[in-house]
Amino acid sequence: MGIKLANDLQVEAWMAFHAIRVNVIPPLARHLSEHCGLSEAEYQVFIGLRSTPEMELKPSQLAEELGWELGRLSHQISRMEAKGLLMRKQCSVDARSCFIGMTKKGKALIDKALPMQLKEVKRLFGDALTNQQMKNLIEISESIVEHVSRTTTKELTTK
Amino acid sequence: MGIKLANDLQVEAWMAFHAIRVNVIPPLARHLSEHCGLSEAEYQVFIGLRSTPEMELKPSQLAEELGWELGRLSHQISRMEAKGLLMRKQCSVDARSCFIGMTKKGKALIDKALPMQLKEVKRLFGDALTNQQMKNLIEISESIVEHVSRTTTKELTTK
DNA sequence: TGGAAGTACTTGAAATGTCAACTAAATAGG
DNA sequence: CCTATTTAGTTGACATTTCAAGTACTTCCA
Repeated sequence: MGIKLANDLQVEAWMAFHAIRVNVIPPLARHLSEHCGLSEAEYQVFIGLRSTPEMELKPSQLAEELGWELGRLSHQISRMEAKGLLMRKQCSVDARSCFIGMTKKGKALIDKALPMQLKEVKRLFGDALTNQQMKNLIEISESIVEHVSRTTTKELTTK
Repeated sequence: MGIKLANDLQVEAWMAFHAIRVNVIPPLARHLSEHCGLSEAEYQVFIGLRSTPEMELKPSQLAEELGWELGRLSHQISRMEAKGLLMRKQCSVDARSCFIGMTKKGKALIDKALPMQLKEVKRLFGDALTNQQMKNLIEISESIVEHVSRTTTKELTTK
């Protein structure tokens, strides 16, 4: 009863990961909204769009990039479109789809917010770690992403 | 424009952390709800309560433990109370507060769900990592948690 | 001891997220 | 081709989360 979940390195590692989340994500989100007037969701959408050279993506691509469901993204896009941050452009190749692009206003906002947020990420997260630790974390992440995609692909193939 | 956020180890490490989140959290949440009938939030509340020997906490303690705001927790408790998973007990020392405890039903549910979820955590997350990587991650987490709490405390003291 | 200030939690309304239809377009197979 | 199925995205109803008051108790201190 209580206290220790398990005395197991795998579970301890998971709890360690969880502890980072709990300590870092909420203050970062607070910083973002207080200093940049952006919600976490809005910020992520912008970052997702920036990850491509044209700064435009189809909803399905963007959803994949963010790990979101399409429905959620669609609502989010509509809200951001209503605020004048994003726009939907028609796609000539596939009329069911569209491209999401930033408006001038949206671009200006993320261009201001990004460096501020990166500074805060460094202050809160990066400055805590040695170069070696950061390299370790990157390696860990690669292992996990690879493992998950392999596992998931196998499942889909197997069924 | 686009593609690379920065060529900076600190930012790369942050993106690595983010990539773990995006790859692991959604499938784990899906597993939880499909196999145990619990939402992520409900599960976290139970885990939080289990972290103490008495399996009871005041809302403020639980909120702190989970990194949640009190308002959110209060709503969540009410919903879980309505489902018969939790109960509020009055606190004789401080009448503004209360203790959150699990009902028999709630306890049974988390006792069943926890090992299932841990198995999935291992499958998806733990199995991806070597022992050394897990130790590294634990060390990284400790550094960050310590750094954040130091930073945050300083802010509060300074103002 | 009594009221001013602070604390612990709850509440209601608005914003956001989830889920299951639904629409419209693309593709596949006879 | 033409209809049946699949795919891409949107929508609306409902659930959850956030945020700003609101309530009730405690603590402080004159």
